[in-house]
Amino acid sequence: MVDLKTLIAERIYDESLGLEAAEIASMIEVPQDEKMGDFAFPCFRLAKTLRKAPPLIAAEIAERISGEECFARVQQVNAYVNVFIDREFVTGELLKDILSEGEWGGCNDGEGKTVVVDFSSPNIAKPFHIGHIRSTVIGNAICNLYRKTGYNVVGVNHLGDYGTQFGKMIVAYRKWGSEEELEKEPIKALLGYYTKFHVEAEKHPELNDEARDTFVRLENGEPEEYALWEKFRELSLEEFNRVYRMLGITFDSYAGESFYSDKMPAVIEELKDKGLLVKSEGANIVDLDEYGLGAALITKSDGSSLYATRDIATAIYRKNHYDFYKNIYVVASQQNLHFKQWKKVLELMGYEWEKDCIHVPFGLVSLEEGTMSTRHGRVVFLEDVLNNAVEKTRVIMEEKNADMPELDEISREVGIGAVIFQELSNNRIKDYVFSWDKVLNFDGETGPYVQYTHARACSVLRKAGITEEELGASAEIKTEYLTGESAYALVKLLYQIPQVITDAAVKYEPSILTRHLVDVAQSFNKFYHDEHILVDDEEERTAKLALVAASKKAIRECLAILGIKAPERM
RNA sequence: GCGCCAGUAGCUCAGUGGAUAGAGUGUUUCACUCCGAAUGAAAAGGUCGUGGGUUCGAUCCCCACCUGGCGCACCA
Repeated sequence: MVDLKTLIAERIYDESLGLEAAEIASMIEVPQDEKMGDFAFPCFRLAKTLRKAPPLIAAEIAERISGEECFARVQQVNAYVNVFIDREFVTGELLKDILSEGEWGGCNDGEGKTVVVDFSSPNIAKPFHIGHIRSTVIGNAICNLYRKTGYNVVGVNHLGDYGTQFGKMIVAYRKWGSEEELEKEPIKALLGYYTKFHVEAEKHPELNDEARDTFVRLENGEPEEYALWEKFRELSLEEFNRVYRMLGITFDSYAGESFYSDKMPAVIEELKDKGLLVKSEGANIVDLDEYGLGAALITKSDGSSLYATRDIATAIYRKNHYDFYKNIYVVASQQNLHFKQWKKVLELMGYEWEKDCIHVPFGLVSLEEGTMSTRHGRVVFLEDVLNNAVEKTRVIMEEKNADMPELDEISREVGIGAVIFQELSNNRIKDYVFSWDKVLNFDGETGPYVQYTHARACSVLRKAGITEEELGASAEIKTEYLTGESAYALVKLLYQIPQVITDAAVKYEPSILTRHLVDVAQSFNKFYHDEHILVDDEEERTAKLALVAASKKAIRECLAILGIKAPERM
């Protein structure tokens, strides 16, 4: 599809303006009031170079470029050149493009480049709660955005499956655990052992030594400890996978912390060789004071390694293994400092690809009662949220559409879609307070609203007895039937989608797409109300159905990027 | 104390160096004999946290302050 801003900029361009066409394109804006045109070019900045009043400049430009065939009208209002694009031209371009075969909305920016996305990454043996939804769902959407823009994407679940906590867990399991308990509800059981260990260790500090020894045995690969650890990991992963299956999320790699455990000594050696490691209070650090980043702890005073060390090893491994174009970490904003330190250390180590490592932070989820705390019982499990949303959908559907054959499947798609959509609606950096009322609200700017719009479009096509493919193949669409206000407003929003997808990918911000999708749905519903689609005149009906089919396809493809299904009825 | 982030309608949030700052929700109305009412339309609702500065123009950029969140060495 032609980029309309570029097209206009090329027409406006003139040597005397002292601006490149690309600069002009970046200055072109979309007026808030559509009566002011589809695009506007403000001339304030030109006043200095041309030594003329802005309205005068605008008038001259408007005069010069009007009459171009793809412009319906060009007018000067104050300092602006307002351009009205020929509606039939835009509509024709859009329908041709969107209804051709295959996917739509992507581009090939990323051809031959690999993007690694580290997301979800829960700790083994801890419950998967509502706080985990953010990294999981945002990360998945970012993966899809990059796939759509042509990149080869590797989604990594960097499991928290290592550390002294496993020494504690093994000790606790041996003392108070049982196999039946563990098999029945692994996470609950493991969490119980872990909590009990801490209670007991208060009274019997020697337990901590035992745990440390046990972890050392695990690190040395002692068969008994290793087998237990492996079992804990496997059982936990099974539970996580239940949630991932509900969300429809998969990973390309589960290489977690344990995977890098043997790669850390080399990192420590390297830091030593490069003269970056400094002894401080018995520990080894990299001093980042001069950069205002304090000290990065590399090894504890007992010699064992830490988070930062593992992340350095991980980055080096990923560079060598994937030769990434970008290495993205979807991790809470609480870890901003950690990631700044980590990037600085990589830079000091001489790795210029450090600039391709990107921390994508997001805000905190809390509960009305306060911040989440598993130990204090202040926790909402993600699985419960999803199940409740599905259940609520089922109740609504039974009221509205009792005879629906695929009730179960559709309830799942809509209920879970509602939760995902909600999560991807706001800027990821914002903190929010979890609220049942909010996730279970299906009116207004919600996932079910968008899905409903899609189902409605499907319903019209069904009634008309025509498919998307047939409309795509039909020889000619008479775009003159699609020039009404609401039809054209919808066309414009659909036209912007590829650009919106690219923008969302570049900014690592799925909410940009979510918001736009709501606009598309609103615009479609307005079109649906304003105009009768299934009219008798065949040419008019076909043209309108083509726009319906295009909307349907666009909504489906965008929902897919967000990780949400688009049922044909609901 | 220092650093980072946020502050926009009653509530939840978009937005942008430019024309009259927008949605949803809630409130009050209206529209199903009509392609799906999980919908659409209308009304009402604003000191864009405060004060300076830069600019032809600032809600947006810079500085200070206020409020809230997060972080600041042996957890991750």
